[in-house]
Amino acid sequence: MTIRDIARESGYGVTTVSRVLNGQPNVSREAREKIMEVVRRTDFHLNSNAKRLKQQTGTGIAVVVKGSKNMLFSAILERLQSLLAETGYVFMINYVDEGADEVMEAHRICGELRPKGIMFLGGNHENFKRGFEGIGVPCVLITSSAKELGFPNLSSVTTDDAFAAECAIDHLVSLGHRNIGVLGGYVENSYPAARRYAGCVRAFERYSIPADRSRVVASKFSLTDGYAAMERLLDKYPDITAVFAMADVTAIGAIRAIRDRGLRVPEDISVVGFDGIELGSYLTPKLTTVRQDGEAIAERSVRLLLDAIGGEGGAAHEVVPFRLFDGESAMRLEA
Amino acid sequence: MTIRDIARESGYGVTTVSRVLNGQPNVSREAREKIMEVVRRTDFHLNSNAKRLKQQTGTGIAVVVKGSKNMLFSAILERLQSLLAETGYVFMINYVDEGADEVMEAHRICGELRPKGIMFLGGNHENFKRGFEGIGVPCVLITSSAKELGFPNLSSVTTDDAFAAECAIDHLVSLGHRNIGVLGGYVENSYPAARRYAGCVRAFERYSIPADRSRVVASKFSLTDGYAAMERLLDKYPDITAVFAMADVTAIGAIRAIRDRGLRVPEDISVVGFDGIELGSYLTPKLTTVRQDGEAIAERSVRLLLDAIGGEGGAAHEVVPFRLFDGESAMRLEA
DNA sequence: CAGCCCGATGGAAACGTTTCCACCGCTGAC
DNA sequence: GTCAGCGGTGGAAACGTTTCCATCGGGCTG
Repeated sequence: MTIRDIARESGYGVTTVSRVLNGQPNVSREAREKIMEVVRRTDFHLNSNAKRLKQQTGTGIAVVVKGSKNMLFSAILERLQSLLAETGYVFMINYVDEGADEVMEAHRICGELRPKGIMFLGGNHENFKRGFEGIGVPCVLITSSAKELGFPNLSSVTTDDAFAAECAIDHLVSLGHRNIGVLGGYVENSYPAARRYAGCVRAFERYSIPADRSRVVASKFSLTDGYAAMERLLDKYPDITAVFAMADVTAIGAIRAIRDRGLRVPEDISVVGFDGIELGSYLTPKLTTVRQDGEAIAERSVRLLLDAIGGEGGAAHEVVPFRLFDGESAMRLEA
Repeated sequence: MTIRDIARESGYGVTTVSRVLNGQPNVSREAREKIMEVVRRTDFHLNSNAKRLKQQTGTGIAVVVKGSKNMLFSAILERLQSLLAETGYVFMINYVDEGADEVMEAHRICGELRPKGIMFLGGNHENFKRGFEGIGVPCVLITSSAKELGFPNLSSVTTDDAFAAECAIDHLVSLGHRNIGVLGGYVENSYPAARRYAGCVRAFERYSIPADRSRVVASKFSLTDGYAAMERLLDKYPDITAVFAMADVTAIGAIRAIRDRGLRVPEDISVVGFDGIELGSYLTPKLTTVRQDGEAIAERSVRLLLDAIGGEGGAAHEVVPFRLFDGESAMRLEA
């Protein structure tokens, strides 16, 4: 079944059929109806491969995801998919391993799939810095700032990670804590981790708390790594009274570790997370956390990418709002 | 840049270039090297649209996901993606709303994207029953049994839901519980929910516990719905001492609801979940649950689909093993 | 030495669209 | 009465592959 069969069947030419199928003008009502009748009767679909070949386009958006253990990402991905589905794009997800180079992966994807655009969700900022040149399609960085990474003509969407982390520390300090551990990401690799770390340092300086680098334990954003990192922190600093974890999953892992040592949350150690996943408020105690707006992140990413694909406007960097969710996992330090 | 340019540049014909690029035999070492050199130098990639047009295939596998709140699905999806990536398939995820008809959606996807195969992860069994005819590509049902739904020539992968649920009830009864509530899925719609319900009934009968249908509260598999369902259950049956939730996320929602009423888990009410998500053992108390093997589910699904695409063997239904994980959320009933 | 097979190679058709261009009749303006 | 403009239409080229078939030496076998 091809467009030519439809043409023959309906008594029109292929051009007219093509026009009808693509909703283009300059077709008589009569032709339109006759052709549509045949199309419906035969359950005909345009061959998208032929269409794309001729139009020289892919029809998809590829998303390269690194760090999928982070539950916030699941929420963002789902929202991305539904937004893109509305616009008719095919949505292709590629998870890459922690060790892999997502930029090289993106190159490969471009060559093979010819997407119209690429989104990077998460990812290693060293890899980013090594460069995007050669990726022939528009890109949007999600959770990394393209501008600060040195790509002024790439779009990106982030939370104000530094400020948000600062607020988390503020919160703990305002509750009387001074011995605060930090479960971070890998500062050298992760843009959000680096920014959040910077925010912590700024806050600590503001309160004249010695910003002891060794109280910052690097960990991937996952349950198991949060657990392991918390154990290390407790080994080194048994005197800490509070912990800021740079991801909720890390916080959840940490809470388990704290309890497995026979300590209580928040009575012995207060915990503040980051992300604001739905799960947090189902836990006991409810997780105190900095809530990012996953919906907004997804929506703006899509808009920026579509703008870039459409050639509208230059690169833009958007910062979505956050807010501190005051749960029960952080409490006032008993004198 | 086309294959013809490469041919001219390297001094060979397009056929030979095509052969080299596709790793086919009957090419001299010399030709292969010369051509590859040009390809690398020019960073040439085959145009996948042209390739697919000619070969009359899509190159992707579409996954239609319904019920994404279920964290087990995230794990399965990720595993699916990495398995398929190894085989060179493009992986396209489509989340559909709870209310949507995933079979119609699959039809649409087929027409537009021409995938080589489709996987259904989750989904409404009434929609399935209405039929798959017309989907021109191989399908695999994940978490629903094609055989039992009346599609003997479709492949599928499930856990033995009925037996697994029976084990969950067994466990509660062995701990002395008799007043057991069930937080289920929608039995009319969900294959796993129906099977798990059947398992519960079987177990109740075995112990001569009146299988009171009203002690089964239907809920979607999500945190919020688990919470709401538990509230209803507690309203109707304040005397229950144990709950079996047909999904871990439901169980987590339920635990929150129980605690919000001032009751304790497991001292006042024991909870058994279903799925065995990683998170479960990070909770306090550790979630007692029936653990499905997400990895195995993904692996077998891929194998079955690839077999079907390759035309090897008929339809098969695979049942993956499960096991009861004895956590801390269910305890012996105090006399 | 004839006949064959085989490895290496290339020319050209085909895949199913989109789109450029040309055509045709008709209306309205000059 | 000519001519531009326009709505409606169709023919055919082009998109970049794959693959069928043909060609051409050369090394066997008998």
